[in-house]
Amino acid sequence: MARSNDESVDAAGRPTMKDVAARAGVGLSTVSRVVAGKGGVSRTRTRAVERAIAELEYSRNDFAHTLRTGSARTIGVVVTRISDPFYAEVVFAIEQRAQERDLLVLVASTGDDPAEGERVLRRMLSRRLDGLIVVAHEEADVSFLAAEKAAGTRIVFIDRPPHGLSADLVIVDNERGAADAVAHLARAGHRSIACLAHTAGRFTSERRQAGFRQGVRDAGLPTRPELIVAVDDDVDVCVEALRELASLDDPPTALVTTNSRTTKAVLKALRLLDAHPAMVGFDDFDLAELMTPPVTSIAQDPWAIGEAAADLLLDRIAGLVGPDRRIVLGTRLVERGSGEQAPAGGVTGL
Amino acid sequence: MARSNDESVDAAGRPTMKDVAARAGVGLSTVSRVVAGKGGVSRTRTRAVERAIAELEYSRNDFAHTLRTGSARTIGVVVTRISDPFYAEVVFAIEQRAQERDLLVLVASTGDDPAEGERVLRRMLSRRLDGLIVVAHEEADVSFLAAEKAAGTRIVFIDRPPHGLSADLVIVDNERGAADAVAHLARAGHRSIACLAHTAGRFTSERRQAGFRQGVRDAGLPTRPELIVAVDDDVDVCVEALRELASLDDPPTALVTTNSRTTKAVLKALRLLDAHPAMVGFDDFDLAELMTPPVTSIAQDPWAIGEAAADLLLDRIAGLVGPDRRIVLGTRLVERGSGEQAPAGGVTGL
DNA sequence: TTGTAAGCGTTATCAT
DNA sequence: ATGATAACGCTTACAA
Repeated sequence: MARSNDESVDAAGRPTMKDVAARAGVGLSTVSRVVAGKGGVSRTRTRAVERAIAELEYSRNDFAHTLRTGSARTIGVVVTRISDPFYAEVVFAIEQRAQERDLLVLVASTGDDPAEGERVLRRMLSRRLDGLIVVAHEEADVSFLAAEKAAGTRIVFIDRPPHGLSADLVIVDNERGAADAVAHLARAGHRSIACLAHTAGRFTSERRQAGFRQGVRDAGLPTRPELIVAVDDDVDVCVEALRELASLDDPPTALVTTNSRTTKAVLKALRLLDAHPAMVGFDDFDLAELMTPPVTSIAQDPWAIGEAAADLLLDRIAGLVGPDRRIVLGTRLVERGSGEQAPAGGVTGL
Repeated sequence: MARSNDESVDAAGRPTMKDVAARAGVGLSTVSRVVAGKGGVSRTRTRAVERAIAELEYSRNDFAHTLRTGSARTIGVVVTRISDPFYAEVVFAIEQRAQERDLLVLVASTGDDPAEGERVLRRMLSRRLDGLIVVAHEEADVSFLAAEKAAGTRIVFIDRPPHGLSADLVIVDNERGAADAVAHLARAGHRSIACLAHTAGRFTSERRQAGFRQGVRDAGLPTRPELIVAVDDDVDVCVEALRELASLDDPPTALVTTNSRTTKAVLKALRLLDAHPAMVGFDDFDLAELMTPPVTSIAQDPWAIGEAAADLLLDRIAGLVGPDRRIVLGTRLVERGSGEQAPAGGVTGL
């Protein structure tokens, strides 16, 4: 396998402003002015420079530009997993917004390890980005970002508030959404409703559980702690949890799940158990309408979240000052069938 | 809304190596050596520098570093839509691979407009990235990248070959995959099989159609052009197409779809028509197993694609020379039920 | 082992 | 309107 360390392949190197200046027979600063489009250059010379640029296929070296101006024209986005459809959509929204302003987006996934998260964040920071949009691990203390914030890096958090730092934040109304789910099921006649809560993100999970409890109270139903159970997105775990729920006195006839990964796992578990309780899932997902029955859900709008975060960040970059902001977006109940089923047997259908 | 252009907020500025050197009472290059971890610095001074770095919360300015060394330690990824689950997974794989080598990833979506695609690409190029992984529009002529390639930017294309440029490429065996789908349905007894082909990506669509035709021949079935119909991911269009297929003499009893977006649209259309033909979809998707019946598919592995592209790019960056490579990944038949149904009525079930 | 100084390609400040 | 020239923060000979 032929390898080479010799630079000859790009020995010619890319043309610089100096090359363009030489070719156009003008001074360096004239080229700079033309490239920056700042005007103040005669038509003749402008044309000469433009020709030289075209002939040499010159394009500005952004690093030198950034080093000089201090603005990287880049924002960073840190999420747990870019392949999660929810975050993929958030990133897409951010990226589109950024491109409108001629900014580029650096993305990084941290996985579930807070330590790795900090490493990723630091790596981004040394890039001197104009701003950062971050989904922080809740176990992670991000107080080390305070210095960066003070030094001028604008940071917006999404999905959950950071620990050890006060900053701009965009989240959804988790309590309200979960309470809506319960209310909806109660309206369909359910009196015994269980909550299957995810474990991956503590903040959202707890808020949604709180909303669930509030919803139960609002519906005038008894508070029954045994009806709230933590599951992760493992199908077997869900099967087990469902079995236990079914074995209760007055077993639930309806379920609320707290995020789409959990919803999907529960759906698979229900199929295994051949059970068909009513259910409402927090966080909508692709193909929910093709489930049997179609899944009713509390939709968050990832695009709107990304957009709000990007707008806030862009405003900050543009110079908006003022206290930290907390933007809370609403959720929307999408009725499709699974939440409108009347109470039947128990949760396992047995 | 208070805005300010005054720089005082970050007037203090970030500490530079000079600041660290001053604080540690050493020379500039000593700091540089410590930061680079190159050794050749006495333990005492190393410690002094490290202390100063900690106290000042210094972090290296990557732009200056890049300007000097020429390596951005960044690769760019250009896809049509980062929110497409397939590309999101590809990007995730690339990003993970990159992070292992301490590289960061710049992503950009081009949307469906080739002109925008070129603008995005140029924006990336001026960043002097170490390399680029690109899903190019097929309508787009990317010959302008040739100069960049010559200048040293390594470029790997994925999913489809570029027009107007020869370069490294990672694709899947589209023909074989589609042929496998047909073979599988033929084994289940189907003699009349239709192909619903996507229109969004010409290359993949045509290759998969070719594979479909080959599969039909291999199965000893008659070639019937009317059984191949182009649809996009609009449900109404799919409904119409299915109706037409149903009205044929000897209507199809099984379907092959050429990508997951089409598969999903067809699934929705079939639900509307209450039809249940056998089907195999090219490109697996989340929740395929929860469809009714579970959808059999020809799985491509987006992670493997991203990994292969990243590895190839990284090898090139590391100095691998040699002719352009074309990596063709296999596909895998995932049997779930929809492809194993025996022939029943026509495609609409009527 | 350590420091000095010369650039990397740009932009900005000055004279001209 | 134009062109020298000095930074920007870093790496890397080259000296010491």
